[in-house]
Amino acid sequence: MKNAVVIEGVQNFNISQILECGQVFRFEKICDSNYTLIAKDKAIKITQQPNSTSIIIKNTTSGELEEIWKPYLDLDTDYSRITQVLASKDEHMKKAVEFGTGIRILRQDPWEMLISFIISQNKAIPHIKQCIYNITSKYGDLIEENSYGQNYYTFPSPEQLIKVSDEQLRECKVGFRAPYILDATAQIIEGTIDLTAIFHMNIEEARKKLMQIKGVGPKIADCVLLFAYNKMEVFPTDVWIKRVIEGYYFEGKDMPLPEIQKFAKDYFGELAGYAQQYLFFHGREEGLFKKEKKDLKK
DNA sequence: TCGCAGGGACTCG
DNA sequence: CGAGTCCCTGCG
Repeated sequence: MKNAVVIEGVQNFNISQILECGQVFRFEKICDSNYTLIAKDKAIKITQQPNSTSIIIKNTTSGELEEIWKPYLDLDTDYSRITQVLASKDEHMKKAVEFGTGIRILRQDPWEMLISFIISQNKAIPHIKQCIYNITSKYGDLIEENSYGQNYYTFPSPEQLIKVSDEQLRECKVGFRAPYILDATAQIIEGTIDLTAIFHMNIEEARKKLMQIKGVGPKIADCVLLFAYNKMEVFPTDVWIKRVIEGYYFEGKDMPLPEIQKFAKDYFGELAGYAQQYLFFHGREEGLFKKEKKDLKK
């Protein structure tokens, strides 16, 4: 029987921040304290009242909570230490950590992350979500119908996607990324890339392996490594985070990407991935550095 | 209205 | 290397 389970006394957990900080695309906001999340071939509802340490998960079991959701939600990681260390770095980090103190980095599926972040390139988040929904609704399996909004579907497996053509992918509005998705799928099916094996690789090996897929560069590889493989020392560097780092630590000067990466590695060390999420979420929600950029163009 | 940027990466020269 | 290009959408 599917039912509701409750988790009590969880610190550093804010479901809104966790889902809205840009690491995950398959969720729906019902209201501030109530979200639908599709993951692990299931659709669950997560409820958390403001400032509450109690979390209610609907449409699951206590068995699934232990086996699936605790690892997925990263509930066994001590975020009080992480937030403390990062907040003590400087005033910028302190603000960013305080702003997103309930963020946790989810442990998502490598295959789904790979395709999702290939789609993400040069797109805004709502558009990314739409493309992913299009693909799941056409080529995934129905999990549950939903009379209020979009139905819930599984993310199609490599075996399901290998049957899909370039043209069919373009109908999902992925545009020029269609051949990238085809290449990723083909390499998984052919076995030239083994997504499970990447769990056991070091960062450099893993990044190299992922980047042998067309359309996967350093940024997308790092996103997959951080959000699926839990390589916490990577620092995915997109235009936003680049702007934030330049503004905070380089007086707004334009810095080459390797310099930013080196700075993050030296300054944040093995917590770089967490730092990236706090900085990204804070920067985006506050609309930081948008004005500065416009001013520069004059 | 239209030009531009959006969690980039590839392809030329 | 640096610049231009890629599909599509929303925003000023």
